[in-house]
Amino acid sequence: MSHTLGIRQAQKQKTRQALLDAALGLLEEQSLSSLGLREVTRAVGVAPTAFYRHFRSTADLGVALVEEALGSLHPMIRTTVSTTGDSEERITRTIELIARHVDGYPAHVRFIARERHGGVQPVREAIRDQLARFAQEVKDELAKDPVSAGWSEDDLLMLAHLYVDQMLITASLFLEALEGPEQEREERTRHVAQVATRQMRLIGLGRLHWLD
Amino acid sequence: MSHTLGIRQAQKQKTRQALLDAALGLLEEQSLSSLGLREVTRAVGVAPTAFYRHFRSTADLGVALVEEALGSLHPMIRTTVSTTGDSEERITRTIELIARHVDGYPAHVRFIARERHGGVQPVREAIRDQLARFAQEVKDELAKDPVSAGWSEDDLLMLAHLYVDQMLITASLFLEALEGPEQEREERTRHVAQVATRQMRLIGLGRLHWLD
DNA sequence: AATTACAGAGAACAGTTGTTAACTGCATGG
DNA sequence: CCATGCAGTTAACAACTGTTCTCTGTAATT
Repeated sequence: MSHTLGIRQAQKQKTRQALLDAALGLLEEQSLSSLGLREVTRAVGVAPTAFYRHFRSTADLGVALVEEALGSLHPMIRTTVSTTGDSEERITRTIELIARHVDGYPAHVRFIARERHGGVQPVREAIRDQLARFAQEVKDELAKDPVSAGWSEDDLLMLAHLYVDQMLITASLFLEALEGPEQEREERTRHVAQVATRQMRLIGLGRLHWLD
Repeated sequence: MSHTLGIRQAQKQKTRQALLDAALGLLEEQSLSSLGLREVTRAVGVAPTAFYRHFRSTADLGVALVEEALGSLHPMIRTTVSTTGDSEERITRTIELIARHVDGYPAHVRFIARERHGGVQPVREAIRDQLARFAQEVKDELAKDPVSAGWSEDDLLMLAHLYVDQMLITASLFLEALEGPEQEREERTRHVAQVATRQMRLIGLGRLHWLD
């Protein structure tokens, strides 16, 4: 499947990844629209002009970051929302997955939450497209559930979007809890999980009675 | 109630407002963290140093913008979520109010959506505080509704947050529709309204069956 | 073994930035 | 009416920005 890269290409990808990592780090305290190309290269320890060998601009780098942050998430979503187990079990599993993901990739989560409505159009569009894909996938999983019998395609999609937005909000709240003072962290995390669980439960109830 | 300002104070407030307006305009195409103070003063036609007579920094200006964008919105929220009319009527009224508000103050809405998770901490906090106030107020209105009989305070607040977040997402979607090409605008607006209405309806259904 | 392709370095450019200091003019309060 | 306060100006600063052109070393190709 994968072709072994030459020394040349391998080194190039290494610097490219270093640029992405450095940018992600710098973006913890600012938005993409204020991220300077020199700032990034300085953090990596490479000449400013080297940047152009990998990206046309910081906006271009931002789009690559969207791919890195969301591109590999699709299978995870699919399997999590999948229809095994009862609804309460599915909710617990989903919330836990979100918490774990935020824990593992806080900078990626922050980046997406920040730039979803951020000041750089191409990045906003890239995020919007990925989220729309997520919604589609969630819709497909929902459709398999017997509870969805009799639902129109439109209604399935509107519910899927509700779920996706809810998951993003929850992720952002987990992140805030994570960034706060250490001693409050555990309690705040528990609180976020509890609230999010009940919100999902309420949405699930609405779903059950949709066709009344 | 209001004291007539002297010529001096009046002129000062005028330039201050001009700075806020100019900033809001410039923020349509970038984030606050990349907004330069010189950029703002240049747009107003005033010396860069004049900026310091009104704000300590652009972050400070951002906090003032939060106040301007959300501060005056509380009475509106209260009356809209108030318990007159049946639930379907209330939903229609709310969605229409959001659409009208986005139409009247698109730049404010964009600013809030953008900076809620933006790169400037004090601004994020100011927005978070205002939204928490909104949630409290929505909770108070929900508590008056007979449907809320038997609900715990915590559950009322979690529902209120769900509503507030939903309203913000809807506002942001209306804004996107508004920014798109003129010919698609009407249809996209209608579509956003339709989806948002059904999501609110579904949440309302979940609310009705919460105590089952 | 000779040639090419190309990732990265280096230097220089014109513009921009936030912040400081010392100033000017005028509305205000005594 | 005069002295003070203060919104806004002017000038200058060191530091920073994105982008260009030229160059170098070396991996890859022939």
